[in-house]
Amino acid sequence: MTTKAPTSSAVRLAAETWESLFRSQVAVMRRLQAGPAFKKLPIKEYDVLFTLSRCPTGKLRLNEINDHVLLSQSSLSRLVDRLETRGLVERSIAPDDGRGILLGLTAAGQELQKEIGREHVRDIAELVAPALTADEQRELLRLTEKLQAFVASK
Amino acid sequence: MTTKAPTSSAVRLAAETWESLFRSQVAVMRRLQAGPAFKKLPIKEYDVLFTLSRCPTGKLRLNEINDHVLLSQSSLSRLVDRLETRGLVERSIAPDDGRGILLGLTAAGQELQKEIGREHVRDIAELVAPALTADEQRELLRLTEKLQAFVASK
DNA sequence: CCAAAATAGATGTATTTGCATGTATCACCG
DNA sequence: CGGTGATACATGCAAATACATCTATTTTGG
Repeated sequence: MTTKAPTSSAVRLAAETWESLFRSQVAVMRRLQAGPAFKKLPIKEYDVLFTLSRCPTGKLRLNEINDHVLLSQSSLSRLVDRLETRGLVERSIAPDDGRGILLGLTAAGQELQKEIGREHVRDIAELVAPALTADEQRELLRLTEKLQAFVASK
Repeated sequence: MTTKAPTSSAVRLAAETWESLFRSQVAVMRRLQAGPAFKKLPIKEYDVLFTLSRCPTGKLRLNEINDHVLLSQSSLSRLVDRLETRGLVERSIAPDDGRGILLGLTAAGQELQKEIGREHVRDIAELVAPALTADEQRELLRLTEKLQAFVASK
């Protein structure tokens, strides 16, 4: 099979689209991380608590968490050290794989996640809801999910 | 005037939308920065060269650049130090404001930006173009631009 | 079953980042 | 004007991050 060469206009469109997605993320993230909630805990550390809180089993492998954040493996390992030192998460050995580490929230971790989460969600809503109609938000959600799914499958 | 209280479903939609936008950015960025082009220059440093290359006058104030990247003022100052040491950019004093610094690309900086840029754009196209139709990309572009414009105006 | 390769995570170490602060210039107001 | 506060950028220093490497476990191929 031959792979069709992309036209230069198609390449340009993709580049512009990514550029805009990236810049909008920068703009929103800048505002969000300036919120007072993240004086208590840096947003990257909160994100790990959040990810754990969303997980049905309550526990995740470090390498699974690593897929969700833009950090190197060693940086995540140390970030988790900090969370563990503060008593917000607990490491345990994965039952089915002796190399793996399962991470779970402690009661204090759940508490802090919810506390920060409430404020964070408010901030998000203040920033995103007035910018786009509900239909536009649903479409943006759909498109970013589709993009993410494609990238993950590649 | 009374500000309408957002419904909880509206808050939830905004939060989910942002979450998806953010994760898609993480997924794409992870791939892009793993590209071989960014062995030569970290992607954050490339981004500054790119921003300068797009600018009509060829020069930008540091604080303008700072609005486009997710870095503190001091981190950008040091990033520019590194670029300057490598001979890729030049600092000059802003003519209309003695406090300000104008940053411009050197010939070597332009060269390297183009070189990395060609490969980078190819990588973007490979990741984004097959994921979404042209119409979907245009819509994603429109929505992220709208979001960014709102956030910037706030 | 065993040896070799692969994978998960931790750790030493150099680099990058951010916070607090410093210096210089500018803008405003009496 | 003159002085007070604001703005733009740089810098000292502590913290976070990445790269290379290490250990331990699992997987694979003979």
